Amino acid sequence: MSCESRAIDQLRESGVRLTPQRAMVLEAIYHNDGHLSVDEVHERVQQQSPYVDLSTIYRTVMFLKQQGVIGELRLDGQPVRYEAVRYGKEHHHAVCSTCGAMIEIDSVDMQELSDILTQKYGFAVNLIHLTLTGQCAACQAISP
Amino acid sequence: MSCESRAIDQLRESGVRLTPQRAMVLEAIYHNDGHLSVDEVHERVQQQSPYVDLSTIYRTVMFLKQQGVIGELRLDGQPVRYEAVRYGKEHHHAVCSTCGAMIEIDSVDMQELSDILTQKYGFAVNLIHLTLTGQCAACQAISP
DNA sequence: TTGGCAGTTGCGAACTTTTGCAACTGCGGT
DNA sequence: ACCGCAGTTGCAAAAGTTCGCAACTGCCAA
Repeated sequence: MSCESRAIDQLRESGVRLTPQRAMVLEAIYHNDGHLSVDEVHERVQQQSPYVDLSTIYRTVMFLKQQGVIGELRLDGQPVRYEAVRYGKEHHHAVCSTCGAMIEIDSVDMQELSDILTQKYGFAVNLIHLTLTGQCAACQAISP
Repeated sequence: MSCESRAIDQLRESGVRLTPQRAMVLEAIYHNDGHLSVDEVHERVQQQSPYVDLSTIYRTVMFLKQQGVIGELRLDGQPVRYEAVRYGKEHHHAVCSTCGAMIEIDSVDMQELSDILTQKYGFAVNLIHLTLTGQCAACQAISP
């Protein structure tokens, strides 16, 4: 079984269509530890199937993001990147605006926030993936 | 005194250059209660000064966002919008993915999250503006 | 008050992302 | 196993965003 099979099951259960293009995009992102840009996903998919169009990749990553099986990373001055949302390893990102370091924030640390929003606003937040900016410990020490 | 004067003071204190273009973009966004797209900002600025280029608007909103005096709203299927970050009225947004309703979340509700990140990761989050998605109370009642 | 220059601007061109549309296809119902 | 069609795809063209560069200008220092 491949590492994206849980995501595929999740899509099937949602009753959405599972096309080869979607499976290939999912595979490209899940079989990669880092974060892939749209172009990089396109390259990888084309190695398997050369006629998949870039616009399909755009539509597909948007779709997979909305389905909650991939997360989007949007950092100033960098192309948008996508990464797998792996069951049991859900996390968010904190990026240092000084040195660019990226810290992974465990999902459980967001639980408090989620509770507050439910209690105070009745809002059920969808905390699939979030990117925060700020300053890491090292950079605070240098220039507080 | 105009309502963006505090933001202007903040920029001056940061030691960045305060050009007429920047002042006009700031004015357009601060003299508006809603959220303006880049094009709308451009239109308003051009009414004052017709030769300001769209690319300048793009560069300026990015700059003002990084300075923390305006916030960015990025909703799927809509153009990116910008709004004033008013002193004492800082807030974040929660958007319902079902009905599109937008709730303003008070900044103090994020304090807990900020504390956790500082304690656990030593990371000083910059909570200028955040957009969360999820489901509002009404839509949860209809389709839980 | 003025001079110098690092940072900003307008313009054009490149690049990225979205969209309209006709052809195609996954998948539920028969 | 096959059918029908809502949803998806590839393509091409449009729209949105960024970039390179020469000219310009806030703002600091003298």
